[in-house]
Amino acid sequence: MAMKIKDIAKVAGVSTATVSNVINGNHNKVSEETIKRVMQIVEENDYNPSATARSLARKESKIIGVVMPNLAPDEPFSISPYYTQILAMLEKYVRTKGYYLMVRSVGKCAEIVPVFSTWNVDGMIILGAFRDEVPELEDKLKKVPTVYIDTYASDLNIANIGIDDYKGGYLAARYLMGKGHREIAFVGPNVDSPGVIKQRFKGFSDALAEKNIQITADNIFESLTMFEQGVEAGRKVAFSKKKFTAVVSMSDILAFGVMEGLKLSGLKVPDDISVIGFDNLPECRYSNPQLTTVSQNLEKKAHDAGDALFRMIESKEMISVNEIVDVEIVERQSVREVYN
Amino acid sequence: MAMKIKDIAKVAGVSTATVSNVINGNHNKVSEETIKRVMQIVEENDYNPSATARSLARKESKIIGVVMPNLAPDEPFSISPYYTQILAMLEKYVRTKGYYLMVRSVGKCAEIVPVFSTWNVDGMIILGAFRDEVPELEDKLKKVPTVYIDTYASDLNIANIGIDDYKGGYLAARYLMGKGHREIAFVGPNVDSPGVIKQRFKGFSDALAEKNIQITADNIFESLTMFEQGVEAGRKVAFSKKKFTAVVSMSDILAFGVMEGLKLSGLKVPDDISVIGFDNLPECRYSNPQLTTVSQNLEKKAHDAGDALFRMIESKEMISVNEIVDVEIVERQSVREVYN
DNA sequence: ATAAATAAGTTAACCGTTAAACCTAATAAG
DNA sequence: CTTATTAGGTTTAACGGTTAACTTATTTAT
Repeated sequence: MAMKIKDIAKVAGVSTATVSNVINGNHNKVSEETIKRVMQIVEENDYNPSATARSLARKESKIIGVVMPNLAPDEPFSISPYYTQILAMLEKYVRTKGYYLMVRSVGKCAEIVPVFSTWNVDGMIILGAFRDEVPELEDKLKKVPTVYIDTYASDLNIANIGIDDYKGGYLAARYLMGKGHREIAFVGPNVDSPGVIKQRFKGFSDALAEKNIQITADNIFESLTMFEQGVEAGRKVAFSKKKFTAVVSMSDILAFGVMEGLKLSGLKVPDDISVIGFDNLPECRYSNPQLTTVSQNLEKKAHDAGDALFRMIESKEMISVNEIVDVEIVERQSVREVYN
Repeated sequence: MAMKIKDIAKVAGVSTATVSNVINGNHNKVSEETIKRVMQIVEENDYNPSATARSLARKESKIIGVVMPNLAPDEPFSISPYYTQILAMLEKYVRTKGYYLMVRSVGKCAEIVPVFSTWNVDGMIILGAFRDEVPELEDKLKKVPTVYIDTYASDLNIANIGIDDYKGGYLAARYLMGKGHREIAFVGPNVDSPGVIKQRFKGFSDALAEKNIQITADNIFESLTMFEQGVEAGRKVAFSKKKFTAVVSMSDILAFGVMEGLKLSGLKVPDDISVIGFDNLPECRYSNPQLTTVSQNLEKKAHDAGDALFRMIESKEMISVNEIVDVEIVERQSVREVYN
């Protein structure tokens, strides 16, 4: 059985309070002598204070709760690399601060947030929540520093790190038009429900409208954002009545699927049709053709989210930020110029 | 401030013990009447018992600690998709059991294991530990159910879920030889240090030896397992004195890099040179050519690890398993037949 | 020489639950 | 009719720390 603070105190011939003071660095309360002695006993016995007990007494935990969306609840690979990538970066960030990550992926956040609270988490990061669930969440998590990533809710006075989704859609369209494309398909989740996709679509269609290109329902291929669904969407694009010269896809993984679907339908990318993705995952460099995409700068998002969160934790007050990380086109090989 | 058990007890006019009994389902100790009343008050006040206090009292936590190797400590994307993939699957597994995951990636496991212990984790999963660190670990984690994934230590009486690495290397070589290849490069971490790579290399070279093909130092390209290092290795393979017709790579991500490096050196895959990977990540389907690889069946590994872990947790006894998940070649497009 | 301040502790309450031991009235058994 | 048993609780001591308040001996200031 592992040693407890009482045991250390007994061996050292001091009270538990003294031991507590030395291991917590309240060294003004205790003599050099005693510090040395206690420390040595701690080392010798490989004593680690119970994080649970400490957390109970201090009402803090050095743990950060992360809730991730579970994109397709029953699939084995249902968590997008986009989110696992961010998770890895967040883990790195909190690690440098001496914190731990508690992770849960789930359909609805509202169930999990209260559980994190019961663990006295010092902060929470919520990935990809919908705007509409935010009010309920805010109600439940009262007083726990929280930062959202990718929640489109600028009106809500929360701390959110997102991108300029409108600009992302806009840039993609401009880029493609700059390469001479005019018949462009849009592949992604429903463009009407409020959220990031709606914004992106708005930017996309506004850019086209500026050049007098009208978007109709035929241009839109509604699809979830994983590979298989992309394959399906790619096929539909290939066999559509409209002859598209380019497609913009709402995630890179989806774009990989689209490229595969196009290929299976006999079209070569980018020779016959161009594809642009969204996210700029490391995977973009593995694909062939390498995927041209709208970059989200994941690293900056994760880092800024960490910064915002710890600013709140350290200052002990809720701050509301609405940070917009810049987006840009990363040119690779999946888009070619077209001449009319 | 959130309600505590005392508050609920006061409102219900019962003792905290009774409240505790109803929320924990010890219903034989309390009347139907009281159960109803307490439950209602619990609901009305949205009461959630403190996980921290409960954990302290019960000496258990419903949390599973996961330690992941940090492949290249200072790189932003330093955690391989191989591990994040497994992490996502493990999260799913434990979620169905009502457990939470606490995650830490770190260079050396020995520091993190004791910390998990102080959280009263009910179990731990350790990914990719080296055999040599196991004894120290076992010493530190005394009594916490633990399962290792990918630790080659069949002699050590621990619970490990791995694959038949020897067979993996053997199969890769056989497969390539079956396609007519005789000059095969091996790209991966050091083949001498004890561990999975050594085993794979043994299988690889044994298979070749069976056909009287000798492996020399020229065939081996030592490399870490991420993309960038693969690019470098691919270049070296391309410009080596020996003319290789195929390369086996110790991870898929590495193989993507190798393909890129070969391409940058003017070689086409698979026309000029074939490449076979190891892992069978979802990404293999995104690459072009799609990567032929040795499949690890990640899903089964994660699932079996979960099974083993919860078998230990539920039976409250340490069991030692040394499970070998089967490997197989998954044929895609990165290897072609060659005629001598 | 005396009061005030400081150094180096100790004591004990508290953090929020659990669970073993104890209690009491009502029912069942003999 | 007396004794066991049971149903339905309550009391209280853990669980393993932290920390505010208190103590005591020694310096420092006046």
